Amino acid sequence: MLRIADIKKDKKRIIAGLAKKRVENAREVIEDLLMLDEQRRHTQAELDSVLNESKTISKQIGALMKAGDREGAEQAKQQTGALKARSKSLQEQLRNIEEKLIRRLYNIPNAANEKVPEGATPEDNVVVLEHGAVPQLPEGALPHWELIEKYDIIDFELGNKITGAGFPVYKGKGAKLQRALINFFLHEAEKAGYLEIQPPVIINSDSGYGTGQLPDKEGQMYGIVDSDLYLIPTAEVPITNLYRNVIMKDEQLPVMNVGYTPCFRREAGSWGAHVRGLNRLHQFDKVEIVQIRKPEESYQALEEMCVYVEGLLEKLELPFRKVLLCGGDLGFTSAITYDMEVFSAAQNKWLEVSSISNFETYQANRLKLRYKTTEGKTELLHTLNGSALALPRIVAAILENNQSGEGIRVPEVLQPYTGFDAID
RNA sequence: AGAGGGUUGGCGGAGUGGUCGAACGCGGCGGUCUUGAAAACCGUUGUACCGAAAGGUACCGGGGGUUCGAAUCCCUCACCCUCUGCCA
Repeated sequence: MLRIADIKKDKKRIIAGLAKKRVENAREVIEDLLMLDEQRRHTQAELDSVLNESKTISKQIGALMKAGDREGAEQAKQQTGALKARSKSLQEQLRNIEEKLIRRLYNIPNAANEKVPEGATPEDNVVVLEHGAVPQLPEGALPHWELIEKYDIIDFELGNKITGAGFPVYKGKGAKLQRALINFFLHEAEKAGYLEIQPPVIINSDSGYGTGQLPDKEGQMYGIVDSDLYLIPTAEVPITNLYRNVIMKDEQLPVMNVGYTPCFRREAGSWGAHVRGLNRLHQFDKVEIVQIRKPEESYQALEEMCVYVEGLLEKLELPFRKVLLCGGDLGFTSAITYDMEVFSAAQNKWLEVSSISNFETYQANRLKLRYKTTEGKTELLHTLNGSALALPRIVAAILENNQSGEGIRVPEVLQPYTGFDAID
């Protein structure tokens, strides 16, 4: 979340960043917050002085008792009654104010970075890079949901029986293709210097608050009955939270982690007729890269992460484009996000397969993730993450783009991982 | 799952109601000494909030309570260890 100190120091920029993100009445929201903080400080100061007074008397009572002056001690006790009542009520007030303050802070999104373009909807996103030729498909080319039936590699009906819509069952070469992609992505990340992490796929609410899924996206996560736990919507949550409440040493930075996990999303409200096949699922696999950087390095790191993901797509021979999200399309916690989209030829559609974001200090502030500067000051770090990559849409694009009368060609880089060169 | 024992500063470890934010040791930092280093000695060494500063307040696993006063007593939750049981 945003820091009051930063808001005070940089009010104009933050209001502009929130407005860009389409926060209504950004100025009022911020002014309100500052007023509330002012109240907090007043109450705190008053409380402190009352506590100080009563502590002083307590110490005197201690001294009197020691000296054997019981009467004096009893007398001094009389004085504390009023102070006690006063401090109780101030404490109550302070708690109320702080609760209000934190609730508001939790519900204010990150401010958009200066580089983020204005705009309200995905139509306002800016395509910054296109790569690869759109493939020419043969006559009678099929969308992936028909291909998977034809070659019997993914079964949605079976998934319906076991769980419900959006939980596909992968079979035979379909399952192997999944496993191959996961291994390929992990292997590439390792070569690029990322440390592999296998985190829990169930998180507690502290973790959810740490990275910002809570309270904002409570309805998008699957909760575990009779507990304070949730299924992860992305590996970002458990991996970034590894560093919650940590003051990093210089030699531990930068952090570069990669993790494969299944991801679980309710996708409430985003289901529709246009969402077919693998385009949107409740459970899917994803390899995620996470970086933790010093503030001055984070934008360089963001670029490097983009280049890394572009490399993966190139190796998979998929035509893609890189999109800079406009303010209105940015995620709650993100300061800036690039989406990578692959072209899915039979659907004639761009599919988002990666989202690469810099959260600046927004998550770090919630996480209390800090480092010591060379001057010995404790400062917040920047967190970043990106999908590298999300599997289902990659599978969709591979199936659609590589189809021919004889079957589906497996991209060359994947063949060592699949052990076969075609699905037929 | 049952019984018992624990959780104190970067680490180890005292402290069982009154100047305790916390002895002592280790580690870290600064200095003296040294050609340099080690050793020895001296000093310093948690985090957050308020304050221009002086200083104040909070924090001894989390939350609540008793008390003029809680690291210390009570309740509750979490986690760890040991033994018993069960299990991939």
